[in-house]
Amino acid sequence: MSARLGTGREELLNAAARALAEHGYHGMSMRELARATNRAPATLYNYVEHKEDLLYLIQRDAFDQMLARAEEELAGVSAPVERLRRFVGGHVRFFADRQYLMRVLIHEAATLPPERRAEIRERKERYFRVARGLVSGVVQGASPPGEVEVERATYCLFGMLNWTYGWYQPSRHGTPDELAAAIVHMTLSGVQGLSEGPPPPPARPRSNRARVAARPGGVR
Amino acid sequence: MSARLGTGREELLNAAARALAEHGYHGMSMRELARATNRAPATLYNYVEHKEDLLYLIQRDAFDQMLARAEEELAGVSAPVERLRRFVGGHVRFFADRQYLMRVLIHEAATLPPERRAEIRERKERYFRVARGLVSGVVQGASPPGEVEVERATYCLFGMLNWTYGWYQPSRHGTPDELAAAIVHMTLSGVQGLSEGPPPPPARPRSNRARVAARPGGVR
DNA sequence: CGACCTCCTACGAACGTTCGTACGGGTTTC
DNA sequence: GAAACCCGTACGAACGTTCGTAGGAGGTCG
Repeated sequence: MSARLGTGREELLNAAARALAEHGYHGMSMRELARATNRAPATLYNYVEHKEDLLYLIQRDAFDQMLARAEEELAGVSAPVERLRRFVGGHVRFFADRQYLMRVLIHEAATLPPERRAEIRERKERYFRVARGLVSGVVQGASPPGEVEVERATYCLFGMLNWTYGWYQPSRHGTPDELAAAIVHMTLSGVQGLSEGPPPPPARPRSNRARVAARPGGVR
Repeated sequence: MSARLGTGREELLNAAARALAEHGYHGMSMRELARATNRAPATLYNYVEHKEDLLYLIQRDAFDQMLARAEEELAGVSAPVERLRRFVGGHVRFFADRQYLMRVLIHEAATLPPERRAEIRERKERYFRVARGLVSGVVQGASPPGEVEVERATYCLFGMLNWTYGWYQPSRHGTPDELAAAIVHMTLSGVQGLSEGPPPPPARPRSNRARVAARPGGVR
């Protein structure tokens, strides 16, 4: 028999997340999940009471981790742009090797019954508010910036961030840090000056010449 | 009995799209769809051979319509920024009252068996290439812009566009045209000058001075 | 005019399969 | 010896789908 990864419940949740990402909640059967974890179907019920619990726990844990991460990333940082950079970086790195998890969060956001869904949504909104605060601190123009504009811009940011689960491959599109930098750049300045490349370090303003030479870019 | 909407198959596909959006492919049963369309389960098989056909036809028709629309929008327009504007406007307007359809396209992109999936993907890639061409025409900086950067920026654009299915409500976030303008603005210039509001008319090119003055240059 | 044929749409009943899960009891680990 | 883990078996419900049949609209032909 093949070895188990992780221990007990943790391993189960992990395997479940992958199966959920692949087939969706209703497309994943407990039998199949049992096979994938080398157990009999009945055994799964030693870890959870219902199939639904799997989805619930996966989603809850994910948002809790995201919130904790964001807090860490932002601790002690006060410069608005740098705060945005940290947040985006943390988010991208977190999901870079967890695209399956992002997929579950998105595709199964409406699967849980109302009460549990609300519990998840509350966490999600907390996360959203953090991001909105950061975007608000970085918007430029007439002041104060309109609420609607900030809201839209924040959703745009999340669109860029979360859509990555469907396309991003480090081997083709750069490291997670590069991706994060590109999204930050896009958020701040759009496609202007894009091909000068996103700055990897917190960035002292450097010579543009050198960077262009060092980049993989141009026409391959 | 409640009146039927549309005729025969067309009505069925429409109802199916809504049901698919709500429950997902595996979560939607033929029995439920039959109830929703005031028919007996067996009757559905006068319109399609298999449940799968519903999803296939819905996705195929959707992309065909999107491609046709894009072609129309771009016909005879040559200014790069205006072309982007048209494309985005067309996309946003198309999905503004079809959010359920966007959801189906996204959530069930991997549901069909390989052959049919490939058929859909081919159309999707055609659509993507159109967008990439537009983005490429609008990127600023060292020339030529790197392939990877353009690719990433295009995905970012689609992220902003498609993510809307989960949050956009005209009553809260402005008309579809306003949303489209906001996304174009975001794509071109990021959050700079955002709260001046998106320009409702095609927009006189404003004095560059004014824009530069509004830029975040100083903000680290 | 009626007789006949062809489509399209509709239905109830049933088929074989798979679903989530309950139960009772076994084995391993500290 | 408790706690953690595992299993074979069973069950009712729901699944996608098939079958045989029926009503009615439209066309053609005598």
